[in-house]
Amino acid sequence: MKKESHDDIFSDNRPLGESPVSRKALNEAQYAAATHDNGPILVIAGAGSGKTRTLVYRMAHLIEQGIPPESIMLLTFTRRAAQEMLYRATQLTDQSCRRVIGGTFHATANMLLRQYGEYLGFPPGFTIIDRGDAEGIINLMKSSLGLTGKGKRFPSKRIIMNLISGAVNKSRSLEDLVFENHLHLSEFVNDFHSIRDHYNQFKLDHGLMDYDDLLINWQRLLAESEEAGALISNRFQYILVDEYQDTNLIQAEIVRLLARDHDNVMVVGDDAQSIYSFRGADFYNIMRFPDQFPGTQVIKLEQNYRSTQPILSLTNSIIDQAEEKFTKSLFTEEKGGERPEVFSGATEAAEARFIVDTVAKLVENGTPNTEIAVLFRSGFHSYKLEMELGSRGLDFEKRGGLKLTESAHIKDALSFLRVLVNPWDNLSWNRILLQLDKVGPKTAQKILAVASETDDPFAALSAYKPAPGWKQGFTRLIELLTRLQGPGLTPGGQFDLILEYYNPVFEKIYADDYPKRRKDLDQVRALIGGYGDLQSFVDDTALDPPESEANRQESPSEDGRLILSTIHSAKGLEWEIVFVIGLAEGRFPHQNALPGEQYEEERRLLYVAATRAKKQLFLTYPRQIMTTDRKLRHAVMSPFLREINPGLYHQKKQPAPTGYFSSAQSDFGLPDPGGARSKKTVSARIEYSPGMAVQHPIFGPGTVTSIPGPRRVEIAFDRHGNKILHLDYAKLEIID
DNA sequence: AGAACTATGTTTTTT
DNA sequence: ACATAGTTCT
Repeated sequence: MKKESHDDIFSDNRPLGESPVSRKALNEAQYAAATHDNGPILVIAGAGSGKTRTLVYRMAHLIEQGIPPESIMLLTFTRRAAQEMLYRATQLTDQSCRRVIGGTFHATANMLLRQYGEYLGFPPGFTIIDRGDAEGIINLMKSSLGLTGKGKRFPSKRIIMNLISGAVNKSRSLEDLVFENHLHLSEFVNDFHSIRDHYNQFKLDHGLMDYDDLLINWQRLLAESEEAGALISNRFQYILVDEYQDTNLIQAEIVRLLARDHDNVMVVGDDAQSIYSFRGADFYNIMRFPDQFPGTQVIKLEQNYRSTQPILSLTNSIIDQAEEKFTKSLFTEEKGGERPEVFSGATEAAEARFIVDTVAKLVENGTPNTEIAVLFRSGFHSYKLEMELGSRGLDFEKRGGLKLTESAHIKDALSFLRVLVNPWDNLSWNRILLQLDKVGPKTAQKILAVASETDDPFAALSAYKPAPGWKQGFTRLIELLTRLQGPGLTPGGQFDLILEYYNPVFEKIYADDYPKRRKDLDQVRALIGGYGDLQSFVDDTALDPPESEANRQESPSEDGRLILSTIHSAKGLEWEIVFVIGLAEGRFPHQNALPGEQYEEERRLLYVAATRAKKQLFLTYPRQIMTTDRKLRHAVMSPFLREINPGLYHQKKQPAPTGYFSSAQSDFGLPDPGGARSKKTVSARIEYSPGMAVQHPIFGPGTVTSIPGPRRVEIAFDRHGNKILHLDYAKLEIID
């Protein structure tokens, strides 16, 4: 795949394999949306209701009406989704669809800022930083701001990042967020203000732009520059947006500004599938859309074409429990199908074995590998399963989890390319200098303080006088940089020079495991070979980092591979057979999810996972999970499953084997003389009865209403409604 | 003083 | 797999 310019976002050259989709595939409501004349259209569509198909048909319809493809902007959630949609559109019309402009919001922002950025007065030589880089900046600042030290407890980088982007995306003050979600962090508010100010200054000084900046500057371009705003909104006469529930306030504002003169916007979304609020998405954007665009035609798609009735009954039952009442309910005309199956294994290994056995059986009976997917909440939940698949020689593809560019050795190698594009990128310079023996953080800072002040950092670096201890390595580095700037080099050629320099350094730094890491470098080499210009490659790796293939099997089978995926990465996809694993309390919902908004989002996440299934759905959980301190702990069914009427599924339970794992001991794994355990034992002995007043650390005060089972109590909480709690885990206090 | 080494901790989800 | 804190080496 050649990527010569930024306009070429959709360069997907797959041959047309499948037969064209029949136009009769649309129902009346879909057809109305796809062929609606002009003006704003909001399509509220349920899972599996063909919302993407409707959007594709609208695109094809517009082109057929003589609208030039270049004047259509298609905004999607992932680059992959955009490519998929354009591919489908070419089957309906012709190749001209490929001239449609767009992709993800961020990639499109990048493209427009490179073209029109001068209207805002900034030079085109910026580089895009990802989450890892942003954390790197905070690391650098933490020591310079004196925020580290003995006994200084500081919120994790992740929380700082969330606060920085959350404050931006939600257009709400930092204080609001801190006090609502992170009560214990209020003491850090001043430190945090200082970090945020320095963070923004650092980015400005070094030509760096983070994901939020891309959106903010796009919005500024449209709102603050009369000239650029008019040019852009004139250029794009039709705006199509998929997955609108995952947009944040700035993105909604961008859509509004893009269509300021024509209102030709169609957005498609499902409020019940909103799973990205943690990064600022706000599904109320859907509800606000008709106010933003007066005269909006609202179309609901409530018929599901994907799943069988038993699956739909169960998924409807999951979302029915949500506190928020959603705008539609789904039905299907598909009859028959099997009830979903709930399986619990005694251990994680047993859960993994069940999945591998079932997959093997399904494949034997003719289901292709590619029609089976295993979904989970967090990347590491599939480790046991990956081991089991590996030991049986079964090939799989893992999506989500670690990205190729997240490992240190790849960042090292890419740093050289990044400074070529943006010589003021001190973050990358820092990485490069730290690789030198005898050069640590202090020395690197000293060098950079001199170099980054000048107009030509390369020249300043060449002129720098190295200390004898690291002179040799430094001279080698300067040599490399000089050669890299030589004329006529392709990105691939430049990368080869870098590898030649980096290899000895690499083998020294990663002496224990460099052969394993070398595969990643080869993968990057293969990717970069397809690029004609370096800026595009650097942008792409920041905007859409490729997945690492290092843990892939040696011989990929011909007939495609089984998919393992986080639920977030499975968005918008579908398979005949879907397994959702790890549905144990403490794993799903995520154990840090607070009651309220976050808990509800976890529920929608399970809804998204379960609605990916077309024919058969398996929900599994282990009755024993590994805690962070590597101890085994007893686990029970996820509360989301517990709420479902058991008549809606089959239940299979693997009996606990006698001996090692049997009896109460397995509940706690290895004996632990710590205080926490003995407290639990005490609380388990307390007799609860209806009417007792209790206090829970998170849910607050409540009253026991019933005892639904052994070691279970149902409690009506004053602020959080009815909950069933397990006495082994709930830290309940009795109030007299 | 600054680099290098060692022990220990933590790890949601992602454009 | 990495970051951090504390320790030892130069």
